Amino acid sequence: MFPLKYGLSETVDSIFRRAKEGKALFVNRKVLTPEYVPDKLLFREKQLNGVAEVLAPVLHGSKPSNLLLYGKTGTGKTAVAKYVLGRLQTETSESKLAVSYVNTRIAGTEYRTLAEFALSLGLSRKEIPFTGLSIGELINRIFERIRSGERHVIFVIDEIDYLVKTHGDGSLYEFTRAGDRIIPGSLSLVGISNDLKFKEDLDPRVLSSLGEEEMVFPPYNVEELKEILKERAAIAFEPSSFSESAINLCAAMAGSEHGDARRAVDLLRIAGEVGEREGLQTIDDTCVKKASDKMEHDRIEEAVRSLPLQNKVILLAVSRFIGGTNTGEVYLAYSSIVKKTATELLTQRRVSGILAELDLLGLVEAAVVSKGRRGRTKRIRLLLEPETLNKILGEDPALTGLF
DNA sequence: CCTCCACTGGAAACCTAGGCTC
DNA sequence: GAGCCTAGGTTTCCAGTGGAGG
Repeated sequence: MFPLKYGLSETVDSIFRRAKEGKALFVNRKVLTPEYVPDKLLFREKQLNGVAEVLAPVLHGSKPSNLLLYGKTGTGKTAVAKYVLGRLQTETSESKLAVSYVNTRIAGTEYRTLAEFALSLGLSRKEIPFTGLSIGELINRIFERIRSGERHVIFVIDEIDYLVKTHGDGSLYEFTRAGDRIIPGSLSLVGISNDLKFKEDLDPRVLSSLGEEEMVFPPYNVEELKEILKERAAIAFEPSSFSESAINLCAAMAGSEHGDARRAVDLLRIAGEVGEREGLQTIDDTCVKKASDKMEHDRIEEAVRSLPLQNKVILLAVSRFIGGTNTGEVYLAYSSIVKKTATELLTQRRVSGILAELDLLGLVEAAVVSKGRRGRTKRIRLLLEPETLNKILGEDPALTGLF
C-alpha cells in the first residue's frame, strides 16, 4: 500500500478508524433531504384533497382550473404539488397528459423559466437556444407544441412571486389567455407562492384567471414538526440512535422561525452527520446545536464564494472598517482597492445598489440613516468574520494579489 | 421652524454577448 | 450581412429626503 510519508496520514487514518469503529447512524439518509417526497404527508390532508379535486378533471380529458398555492417556506406546498402530480401521472399512463415543474428562482429569469418549461414538453435544445429568441416566440413554440400534441399540460410554477416581482406578469398573461390558440390541447397553471401579498403585483385579469382556485398552507406548529421529524427519523436512522430531545430541539428551533419543515428536516440530517462524524452512539442536543451553527456558516461561505468579482471587492472594502461605516467611505476604499486589480471602477450609484444586494444576502447590514445636517447615507456593517472573508476571497485568483 | 447635507433610489438609456429572420 | 430581438449589468441623470444644527 502507500507508505506513510506524510504526517497528515495519521489524521486521515484516525478519521477512517473512527468512521469504522463508530456506528453508522444513518440507514437511509435520502429521507432527510429536501428532494424527498414522503409516502404520506402529515397534517396536509385538506390541501392534498383540495389539489387533487382541482386537477382531477384532467383524468377525463377536460382542462382543470388554474390553481394558486400560498404559504411560507417549508409549509409543504411543493411537496403537496409534487405528490399529487406524481399520483396523477401514474393514473394516466397515456401520453395525453404532460406535467412540468419549474422553480423560477432557480431558473433565474423569465426566459430560462419558459425555456425549461419548453424543454420539459419535449422541445429540443436546438429549438430552444440559450438566448436569441424573443419571449413571444418562445411562447408561440410552446403553444404550438401543446396544440399539435393535443395534450393536457399542467405547468407548476414554483416561487411564482419571484417571477412576477423580477420580470412582471407578461408571460403569465399570455398563458392565462392561451385558450383557443392551443385547442385541442389545454394548459393549466399551478402557481406556488411564498409571498401572500404577491397578488397585488398582478394584472387583475391575470389574477382572476390564475386564482380560479386558491389554497392556503398554514405553518406547522412545533407539535406537528415533532411528528413529522419522528416519522422521518424512524426511517432515516438506526433504531435508538437518536434522542427524543434532539428531535424536539430540531422542531423547536425550526418552529420558532416560522414552522419551516424544510429547515427542521435539514437540521436533523446535519445533526445526524455531525453525530456520525464524531463517532457518537446517539444524536443528542449538542449535535443539533452544532448543526445549526454549521448551516449558518455554510450558507454564508457559499454566498460569498458565489458572488461576482465586483461584489467581492466591495465586501472587502467594507471589511476594512471595523465597527461600521457609510457608503461614501466604502466607495473611497473600494476605489483604491480596484486600482490594484484588473477590474473596472463602478460608479457610486452602482456600489450603493450592490451594498443593498449584499444586505439582502445577509452578508452586510446596510440600514439607511439620517445624520441630520451631515446628510443621509447607509450605515454599513460587515456581518461575518473578517478572517472568514479573507480566507474565501483569497481563493479567488483575481484577488490573490491583495492578501 | 427652516436649511441643507450626503446620499438614496427610481427611471431611462447604454453596452455586451448571444441569436433570430430574411 | 443587415436589422431585429433578448438578458443582465451598468451608467447617467435627478428629484427626493430625515433630521441635527442653526
